[in-house]
Amino acid sequence: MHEEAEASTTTSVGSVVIIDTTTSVELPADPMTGNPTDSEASSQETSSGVELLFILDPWRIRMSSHTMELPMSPFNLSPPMSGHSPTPPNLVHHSNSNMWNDHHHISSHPNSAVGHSHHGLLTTASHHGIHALDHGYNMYNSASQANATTSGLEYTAALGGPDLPDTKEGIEELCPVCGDKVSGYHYGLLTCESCKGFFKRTVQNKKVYTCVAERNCHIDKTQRKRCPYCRFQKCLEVGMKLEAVRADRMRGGRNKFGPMYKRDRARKLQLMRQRQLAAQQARQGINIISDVGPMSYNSNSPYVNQQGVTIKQEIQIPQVSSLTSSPDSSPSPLLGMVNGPSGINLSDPKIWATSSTSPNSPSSKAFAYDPNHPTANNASLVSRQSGGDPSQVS
DNA sequence: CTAGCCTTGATG
DNA sequence: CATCAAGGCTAG
Ligand SMILES: [Zn+2]
Ligand SMILES: [Zn+2]
Repeated sequence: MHEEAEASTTTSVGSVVIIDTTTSVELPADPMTGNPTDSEASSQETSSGVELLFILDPWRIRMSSHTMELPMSPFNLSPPMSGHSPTPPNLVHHSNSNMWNDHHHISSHPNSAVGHSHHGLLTTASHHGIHALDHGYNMYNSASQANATTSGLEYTAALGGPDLPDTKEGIEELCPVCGDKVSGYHYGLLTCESCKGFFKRTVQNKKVYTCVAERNCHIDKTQRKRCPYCRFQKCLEVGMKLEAVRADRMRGGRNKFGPMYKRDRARKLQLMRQRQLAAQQARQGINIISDVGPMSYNSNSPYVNQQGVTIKQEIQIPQVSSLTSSPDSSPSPLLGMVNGPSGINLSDPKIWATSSTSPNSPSSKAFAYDPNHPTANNASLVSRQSGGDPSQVS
């Protein structure tokens, strides 16, 4: 009865694994080698050279020292080359028509058995014992794409700090990844076209990148091309969702993020309006409260006027309840917010769990990403790019 | 490989 | 029928 329940199928492919090889991470100090242009880089935590690589190669996932393969990962299931295959995984090349409908057939894999068993939802995987030590991509079908953590969505909003000039309505037009102009919601959040394409290509083709520096490269509109690794990392950090990438490449339609986007937009708009209104009133001197309430407003950041005054009246309008409060009866409207650059929280693992509960969305296949909370602070966290193969994406 | 533009297609 | 995000295409 509700629109939310959809049924479609997607294939899954790829997996990113991040292993924390704290112990064995001693790079020769390559860290700075090629960082001519980037001057900053070092001098931060990381210190010892922790290596951070993303492993997108499903077939190679097993390389992780943890030895834990992702149960939900189709690739894992398929033992094409139990060891290492020199060829990059080109999966899903064939253009499958739209079989994603409601049938359980998900055959979009090259050789993997992914299609034959709907096995697993991410959730299931969690139960299986995936400790999220590694980040894995899983492809979901276009149907149920797990609940998003909204992390990305909030990211932009979170940017609004105490005195950031983001108060203008046009501020959020910047891509959280590279700062370019936003073209719309892409894979969970507002990003620019280029980052959208980059993310798509990376996930679909399971590209593996390597950072020659410290994995801290600043991603800028002009430098985003220099380090795809860091770019992708940032994509994930800001909240772009792998699950939004369809393994079956089905076009059009809408995934489960549709409603979310809408909500996010409404919320933002409303927030913006309120803020504007508040500012207006503040100017008029109608209602200004110098004291800031602790949590008077939503969990959102209390908007402070440029003068440093917080407006309370209009803000507390109950009208927002529709948006602020969970419309769908969910206890938590906003899941995790992404912290700023300082500490970035990746999506929550539990998100999958929720979605898995879906009664009707058996075969969900899309790219999934299992974050282990690899905070930037965690220097011990290391992710490796799959590939043991030298076939890097130069 | 990058990124702008185009096509698709479920949603409302 | 309008929307608009996801994929496709392809010049550069
Ligand atoms: Zn961007
Ligand atoms: Zn880098």
